[in-house]
Amino acid sequence: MPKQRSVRTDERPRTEPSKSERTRERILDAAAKVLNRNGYAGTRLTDIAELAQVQAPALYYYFSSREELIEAVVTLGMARALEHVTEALAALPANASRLDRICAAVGAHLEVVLRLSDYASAAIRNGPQLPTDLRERQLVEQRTYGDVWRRLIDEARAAGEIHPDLDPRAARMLIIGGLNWATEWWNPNRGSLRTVINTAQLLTRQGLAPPATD
Amino acid sequence: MPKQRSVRTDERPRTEPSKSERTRERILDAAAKVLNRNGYAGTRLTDIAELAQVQAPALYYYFSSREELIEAVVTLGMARALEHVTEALAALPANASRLDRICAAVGAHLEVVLRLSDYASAAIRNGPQLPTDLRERQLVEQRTYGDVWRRLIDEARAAGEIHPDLDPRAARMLIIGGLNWATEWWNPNRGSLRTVINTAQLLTRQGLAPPATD
DNA sequence: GGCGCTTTTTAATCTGTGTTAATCAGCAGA
DNA sequence: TCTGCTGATTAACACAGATTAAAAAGCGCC
Repeated sequence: MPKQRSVRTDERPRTEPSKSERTRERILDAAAKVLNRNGYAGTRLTDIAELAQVQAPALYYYFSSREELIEAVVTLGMARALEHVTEALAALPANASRLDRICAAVGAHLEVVLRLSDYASAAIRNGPQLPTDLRERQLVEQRTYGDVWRRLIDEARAAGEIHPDLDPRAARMLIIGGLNWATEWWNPNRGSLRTVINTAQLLTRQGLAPPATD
Repeated sequence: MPKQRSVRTDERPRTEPSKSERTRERILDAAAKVLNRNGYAGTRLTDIAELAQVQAPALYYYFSSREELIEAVVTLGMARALEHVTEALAALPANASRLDRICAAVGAHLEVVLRLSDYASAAIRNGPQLPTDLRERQLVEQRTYGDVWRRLIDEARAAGEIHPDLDPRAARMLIIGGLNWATEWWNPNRGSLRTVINTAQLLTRQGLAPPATD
């Protein structure tokens, strides 16, 4: 089937993935891991192949070039992050405050970056290192994701739930940056994900809050 | 003089830097810039050379290998960050609160990362991508730097100036991470450094603060 | 039990880049 | 002017890693 497009037919996965599809996934998973650890330029086909337990040229059966493989990882990563955060927001009760919504996004972002997907962190962290053409396409997706956050902040601000002295853009990027950076230091053995999420949410909630109106 | 060691003689810079020293600096500056933009594996000698306006083999007059050059950048970077933050803390009035001290560190970190030195951001951001031997030496310096922050947080916590529900390590890393990430998005044309620093400081101060004792 | 399709491998090629060797330009001092 | 040092250059080498070519291995199917 491959060699050109993995045509996303609309069927649910009623049939479990074929062997070929599983290999393809193994390769993507491996690529995401390597990309995460070594950065764009440091991502070697041979490393990916080894992790995926195939020979390097086998990658070319599924992807037409190194760059296409990496792009697939990045695209999937951005999509997963967006999806997970969106779902978390949708799951919120209707009466959640604006700050509640932001905290939910904080938690979801950390989850996807730390636990759910190497793809997401690979995509987010390597953005600036990508070659320009790839970078541009990634930026489009990143902006879509950023828009979700922008809106969260804007609405909260409009509702008076955010300290007026905070620059919205700077605050947003500082928060997201802190979350992104977590992949650098978080180690499941040294502290639970819950701890990190709780701390991040408290930090965010208090950090953004307006002065007590008294 | 070079070819082995740039023996740090103890003299103050009473004599302005020789031509050789200036070339060496140009090379280091270029390396820091490239390292910043392209990551460890993406840092090519040819790019550095071009930026520094020399031919690639000229680098070998000053450094014995690519790795040694990069290590020099990383080491300098960590040192500068530590130095700048330490100075900022030392300049604080004696009656500054613990939170004041933390905010000063936040400001100083942002300054060094965003304005003062490509070295610092190169060093901090590329840590995880470095080859293991280099990485280990960098980690030592990074821990020294981290200790400064750890102590700031611990003391503040002991003084009751930090919310007890926050995990100290997570909070520290989230904050520092947010600052580090700023190099990815901050653009001097789009907003002043002051704005970013103010926002970061307010975010931090409020984020860490304990619940109103009432 | 050989035929044609998919999937994967082995062997070979090509390119980019770190590094070395050999050489050159400038310049200070004798 | 010759000599020797410093700071660089050009040419050449070596090797790693992406890509391609050709062949092999599975494997369903008649």
